[in-house]
Amino acid sequence: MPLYDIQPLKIYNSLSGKKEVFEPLNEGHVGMYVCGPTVYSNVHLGNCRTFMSFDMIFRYLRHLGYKVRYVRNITDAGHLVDDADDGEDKIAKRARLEQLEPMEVVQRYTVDFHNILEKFNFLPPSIEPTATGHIIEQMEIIKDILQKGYGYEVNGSVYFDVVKFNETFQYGKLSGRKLEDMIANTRELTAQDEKKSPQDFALWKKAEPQHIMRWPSPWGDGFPGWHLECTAMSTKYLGETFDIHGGGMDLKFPHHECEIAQAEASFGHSPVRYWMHANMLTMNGKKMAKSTGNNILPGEIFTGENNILSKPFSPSVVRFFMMQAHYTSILDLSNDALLASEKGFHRLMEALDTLEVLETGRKSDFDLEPWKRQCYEAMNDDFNTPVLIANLFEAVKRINLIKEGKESISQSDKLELTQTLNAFVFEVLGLEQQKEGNGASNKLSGVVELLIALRDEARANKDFPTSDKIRDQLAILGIQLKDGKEGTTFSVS
RNA sequence: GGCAUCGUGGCCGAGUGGCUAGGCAAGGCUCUGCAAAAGCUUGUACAGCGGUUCGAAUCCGCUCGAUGCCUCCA
Repeated sequence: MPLYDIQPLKIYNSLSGKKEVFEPLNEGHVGMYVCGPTVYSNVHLGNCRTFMSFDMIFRYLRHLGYKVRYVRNITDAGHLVDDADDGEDKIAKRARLEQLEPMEVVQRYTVDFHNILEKFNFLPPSIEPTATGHIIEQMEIIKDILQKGYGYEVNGSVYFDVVKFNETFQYGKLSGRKLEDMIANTRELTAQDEKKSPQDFALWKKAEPQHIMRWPSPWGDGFPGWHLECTAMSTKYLGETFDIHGGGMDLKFPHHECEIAQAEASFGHSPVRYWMHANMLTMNGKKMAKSTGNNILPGEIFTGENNILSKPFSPSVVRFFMMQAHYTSILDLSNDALLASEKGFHRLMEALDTLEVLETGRKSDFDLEPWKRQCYEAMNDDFNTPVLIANLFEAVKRINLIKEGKESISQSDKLELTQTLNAFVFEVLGLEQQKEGNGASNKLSGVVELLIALRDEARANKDFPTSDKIRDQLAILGIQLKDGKEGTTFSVS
C-alpha cells in the first residue's frame, strides 16, 4: 500500500483560500507545473526560495509514493519590458546591452540557474520546457481564443478581451479582484494604446523592425505575449486540467489570473485544481531589489563575497534556513538568522553522525510511533517544514541522551529511527551532510586522532598547559575537540 | 490612492478560541583539571485601543507599522 493512502495530505489552495484534502486527478499520479525563471540575469535568491519550496513539495509527494510529473519552464522568449515601451522584450534588451545574441544570453543564464540549483541540491524537474520551443503551441491557443471570440487582432498584435471574457467567466477570482474595481482604478489609457481596455493583455505582439526575437505568424512577424507560454506548456505536458500549479506570490496577479482566463476561454473550464503560492523573501526586513542595493546573489552567500553577511554560508545551511519557515510566510534573511540556522543545522547533522555509532540496548525509551506520526502530520498539514524540523530536534535530543547513557534504544528502533530521519532530512528536506570523506580528510582525521592521543597522555600526567595548547591550537584551525564519556571526538567547521 | 497578506519573547520562526512549538542567544545546574560539547532547567511573548465570549495571541472593528500586488518580476 502506498504511503499516500495512509497519509492524508492537505494543501492550502490559493483559489479557495482554504486548506483542502489533496486528491489527484489520476490516482497515484500528480501533475505539477511551476512558473520558472526568466533567464535574462543571474537567478536571484528570492527566486530560489520559491523553487526550493516546490522542490520540497515535489520531494514529499514522491516520498508519499506519488508518481509526479513536475514541469518547470524556462522563460527564454522574454516578457515585455513595459506596455508603453517599444515592444522590446527583456531578453532582447539585455542582448543588445551586452552585444550578444539573445539565445546566448539565454544560454548563459540558464547555465547559471542550473548551477545554483545544483548547489542547493535541487532535484531536476521531469520536464523543463522553454517558451521558444513552444511557439507553435502558443499560436494554436491564440487561434483558438480568437475563434471563440475572446481575442481581437489590432495592427499585427492580438489581445485578450478581458471585458468580453468577464461576461461569461470571472476575471480576478484568484487574486480576489473585481473587474469593475480595476477599471475604476486604472490610470488613463495612453492615446496610442491599441487595447480596447487597459485590463486586456497581449497574446501576440507585433515585432518592430529592430526587434531581434521574432517569429512569423498569421498576424505577421512577432512574439508571444506574456502569459501564454505557461498555458501552452502546462496543457501540452499535463493536460487541460492538472493537479498543482505553483509559483511566487507576485505571479498571482496578473500572470496566473491571465493563465486562468486563457485556459477558460480556450477549453471552457478551469485548468488547475490546486493553486499554490510561495511567499516572498526579504532581507533585513526590506524587499530585495537590485535598485536599492538590498540584494544578494546565491553565489555571493556561498563564497562570502558580499558586504551584507559576516561569513560565507553553505547551500545546505541556506536551505535549512529556508525550510525553517513555512513556504506561505514571508521570510526575512539576515546575518543573525543565518548564523542561528547554521548552528542548528550542525547540531542536527552531528546527531545523525552520533546515531550511526550509537550502542543499542535491550529496550527503547524512545517511543518512535507517536514521534513519527507527528513528523508526517506536520508535512501533511500543507507541508509544514518548520514543525517537522521541531520534531527532528526532538529526535536529536533523544539521540544525545542515549549517547550519554541516560536512555537506551533497541536495535530495531535504531534502524527505524535512522531510516525515518534519513527520509525526512535528506530525501524530503533535501539537506546534505557536509561532505568530507576523501583521502585528504582521512589523513586529517588520522592526524587529529594522534593529537587527541597525545592530549590524553598529557592530561593523564596533569600536564594541562600541553593539553590545553593542543585543544586551543586545533580550535584556531577550526577543529573542535569534544570530550565525552566514551572518549574524545572532533568536528571540523 | 485601491486590493491583499502580515505584525508573536533578545533574534529567527510555528501555532490560531482554553493544553510545551522549535532553533539561536541569555541565566542556573550536571559532567569536566578548566573549558568546550552534551544533558537538565529558567524566561511566562503574541503591535496599540475597543468589542464578542465563561475564556482571545487566536474572532470582529478601528489605529499604527511592515510586506506584496495594482507595470516585467519568484
